[in-house]
Amino acid sequence: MVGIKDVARAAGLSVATVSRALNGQSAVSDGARAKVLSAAETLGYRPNVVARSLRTDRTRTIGLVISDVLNPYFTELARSVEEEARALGYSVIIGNADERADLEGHHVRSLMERRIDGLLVSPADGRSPTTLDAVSGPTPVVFVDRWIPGSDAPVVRSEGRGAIRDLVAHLYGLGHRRLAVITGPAATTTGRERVEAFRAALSEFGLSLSDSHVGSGDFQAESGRLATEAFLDLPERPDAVFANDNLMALGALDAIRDRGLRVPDDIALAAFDDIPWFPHTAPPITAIAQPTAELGRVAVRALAGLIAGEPATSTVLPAHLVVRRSCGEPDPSSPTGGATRE
Amino acid sequence: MVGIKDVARAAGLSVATVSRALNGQSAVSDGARAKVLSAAETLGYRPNVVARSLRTDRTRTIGLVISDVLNPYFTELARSVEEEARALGYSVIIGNADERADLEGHHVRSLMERRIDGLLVSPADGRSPTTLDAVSGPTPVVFVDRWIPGSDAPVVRSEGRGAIRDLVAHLYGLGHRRLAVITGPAATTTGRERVEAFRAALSEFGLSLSDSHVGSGDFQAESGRLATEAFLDLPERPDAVFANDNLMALGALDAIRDRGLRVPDDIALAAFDDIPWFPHTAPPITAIAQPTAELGRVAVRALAGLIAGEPATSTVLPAHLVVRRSCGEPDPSSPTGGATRE
DNA sequence: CTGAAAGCGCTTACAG
DNA sequence: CTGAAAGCGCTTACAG
Repeated sequence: MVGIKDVARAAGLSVATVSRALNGQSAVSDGARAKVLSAAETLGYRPNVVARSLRTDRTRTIGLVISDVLNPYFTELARSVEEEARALGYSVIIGNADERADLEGHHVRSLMERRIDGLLVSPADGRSPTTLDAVSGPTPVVFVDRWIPGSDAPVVRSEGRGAIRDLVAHLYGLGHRRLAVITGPAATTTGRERVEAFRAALSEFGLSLSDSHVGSGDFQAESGRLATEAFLDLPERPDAVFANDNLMALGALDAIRDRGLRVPDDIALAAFDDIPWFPHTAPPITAIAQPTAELGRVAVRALAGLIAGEPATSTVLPAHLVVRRSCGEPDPSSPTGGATRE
Repeated sequence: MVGIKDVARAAGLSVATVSRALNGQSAVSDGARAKVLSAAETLGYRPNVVARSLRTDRTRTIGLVISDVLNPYFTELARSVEEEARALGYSVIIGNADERADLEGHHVRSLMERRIDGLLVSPADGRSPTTLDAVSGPTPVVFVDRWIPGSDAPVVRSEGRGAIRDLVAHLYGLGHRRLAVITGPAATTTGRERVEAFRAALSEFGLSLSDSHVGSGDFQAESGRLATEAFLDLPERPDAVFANDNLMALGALDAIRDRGLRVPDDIALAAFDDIPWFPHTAPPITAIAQPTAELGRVAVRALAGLIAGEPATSTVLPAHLVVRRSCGEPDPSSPTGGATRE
């Protein structure tokens, strides 16, 4: 591999001058700069960033630990994070926790050993000791989407309460009274909040949530399937189920189809998180959409600020209800009325 | 940050012994080892891998440059790559090219500067000079899914020819004669191969592919929508369209719905790449499935082998047709007959 | 088994 | 504006 010494030799200058010319910070004569640039070019010199990082104690890299890459929500988040980070001169390394606390710990630890400049994390488990250690350590940390209550890192997230209330009003207006929910893990903030907001909205409408109508999932598809099967086995099956993320809605769809049942005729379905496929499922799924890409951008900016020594800023962005046809909504039946089949 | 010197001081030993005890390679007395381990534990020592990498000239990291993170196919590939790499003691850094040659170049370059031990790449553009440079350089490279003909890195990919022939036979059997295709970029191997295989299969059945029935896409959703709109504007619209990836099928679905048309009644649709949502779209989509996770695992093993100095091995795994209902297949109509709506 | 020392490839005060 | 030198935190021959 060609190193800075080779460039210095070729340019007939010292490595110090080569370094300065290449980094463009300090003053270098035009002649020297030209010689360095051309030598670097012809030799195909690529700086060794590991050496640079060791020396400067900065890696210009941020870590992003997400709970599940297979979840389109996180995938979109990751994309916008990388985009914004790149614009700000940072690289991002993604760790996929796969909703497992141990894997989350593995990735956070590994990123810390890499001496990332800052960490963006959406904790798979609010009690992960490694993540807690990271938060209390010297490396700046910002929570995205999910966070750990009590820790003092800023959090950038979306507030679903209003949209969940809108959803309950919507279901109520459609005549549904026996509502059920498939939750995420109680160890996550989003897991807890979405049920709580649902329960609160229900009581506003004089409805209550019986224990048998609360299926506990883990934000992954299989758990949505299992919870839905349990609902369908109930003597009085629910009118409508609210899956607290898109993957569990997929699992619910699997379970309902396997029973030969139909949405919304036999059971209504709504989901938290909107994804590009929801307009095309049978039927199109009513969902709560988060401003996902914006969340990613804001989180990166907050982290970059922290790295630069600015004060921490938390942000809460609103989510909103997107009404489609999976809750028994009237058929638009317009001449160009979409992919409806009845 | 606590460094190896701090541990050495606390343990009353030299940094050399601490290093040896921690890495468990060379012989260290049990007493010394115990002292080191406990000192490291109480101090919360985490090795600085950037220093280690600079010294050992190995990062135990591989790069993975994929063409589009928003594509569930690549997302699944990335997941299996990370899993297998982790099992082998490697970390992986993902770069998302977003189907752009310039971004692909950016990520490949950035990964090289990070001195990754090896690179897995699915080129967004077969002519990217940076990627070509990487292949001819000293860092081991393995192509996954897409590759660059003529370069001598091993390739791990799936062979769709047989499945595409099966698909054409299937469409033919269903009575479709005017077949159309939405291709990926001609600059990618998969982009070219899938049309070519389709065209070859067509001629086997005495059919031909008119130019107006070839929509050129870029593997992203919007291009699928545009190509489909053009098909629908044709005086004689095609009976069936074969979208060469799942995202372009999504775009096709958007276009068809916006016209108030229905699949498969008005036009049949099939896709390359199968994803978990396809069983649930309206109607469920007939698709060609790749052994995606297996591809990822095999690619990582090939790369790890290369890094270890073993000879290069290429692998081709078969894809297969998954028949559902989007091509006008007869309704199963069984009592448990799925989410059918008619 | 253990330690002193060199060195990985850079950047950056410090002199000049 | 330029260069010689120190040093970032590790690992690893080399002696002992």
